[in-house]
Amino acid sequence: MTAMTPAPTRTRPDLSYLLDHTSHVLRTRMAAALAEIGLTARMHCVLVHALEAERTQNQLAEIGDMDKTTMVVTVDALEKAGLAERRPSSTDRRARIVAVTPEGAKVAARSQEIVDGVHEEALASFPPGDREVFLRLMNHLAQGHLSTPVAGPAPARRPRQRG
Amino acid sequence: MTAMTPAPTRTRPDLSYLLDHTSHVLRTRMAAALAEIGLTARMHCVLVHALEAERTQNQLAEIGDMDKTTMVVTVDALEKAGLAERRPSSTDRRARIVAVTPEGAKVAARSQEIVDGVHEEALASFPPGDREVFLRLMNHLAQGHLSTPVAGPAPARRPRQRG
DNA sequence: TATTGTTATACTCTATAACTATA
DNA sequence: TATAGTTATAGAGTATAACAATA
Repeated sequence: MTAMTPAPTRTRPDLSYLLDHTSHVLRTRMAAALAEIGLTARMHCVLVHALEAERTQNQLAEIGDMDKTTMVVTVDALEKAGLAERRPSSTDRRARIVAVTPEGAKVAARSQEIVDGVHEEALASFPPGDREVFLRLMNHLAQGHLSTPVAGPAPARRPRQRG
Repeated sequence: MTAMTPAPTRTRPDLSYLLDHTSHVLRTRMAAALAEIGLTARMHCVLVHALEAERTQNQLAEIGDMDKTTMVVTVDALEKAGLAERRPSSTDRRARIVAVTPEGAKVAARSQEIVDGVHEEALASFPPGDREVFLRLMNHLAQGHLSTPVAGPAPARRPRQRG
């Protein structure tokens, strides 16, 4: 499922395995923790950024690096849960502002605690100084050579079947 | 597509973003680099471990943490490319040994160079001492609290439609 | 003409279920 | 009965295409 080898026999350190494995495990922990209050990671992400400022679906999609169609279903879920509402933008009648409800704001505060807690727990085993060092080095990597993905080839798709 | 926030406004360090983003970017680079010699990461993984010892599909699936059905298509791809062959096991007539061809061995050597090179490149920007520190801390994380995924709920599926 | 949000749907990936042949 | 490998296919996730309203 994760695809890169656990590599007991590898000679070089296997960065792919280290990053894939840790990010995968953290993701499962995060999903499980957020599921307890009925959220997905995406819902949390949208909720938090919609709370910071008046933002359209488009803007939130860009921030969270999602497709606009993914944003539609995410906002649908937030609306159905009563955590956010679509409001027409006052400046652009095509656009919809994602407005967080009072209940949504409460849930966002709680979900942020959960997210921080899961991160906390993951880093807890580091001895005092190592934690800061680790985060500093991870940031260096994320902002350096591993900042921008290389684009895969566009998949090429048949035109839609009418129905 | 990656789902966790880039978070310029977040107060706590966002470990989810750091791990998701870096692993995602590294994966795209690895896929692009291996694609140049016609391999996927999975094909490389199977090739390398099949070369180390006589191994069945089942054993290789466990090592690479893949489903056995995923292994079938991976070995199909290796066979079609002339890099490996299925040979009956001498001890268990149900099992198939994945035997790497001479061409497959050459490709495996090359793909291992590619993998190491991509890792090398990613770590290259670290100043001398930091690289070892980083790998040590990543290993600590991967073997510690982020070693085992929590199981999501089983999806529950309809019986197969006969056809 | 271009863009926002929407619906419908195609595609990829992965894993379950069912099957065959062995054990 | 249980297991290795296979086939068929269900389902999740995601992105493209087409469309309606508006810019």
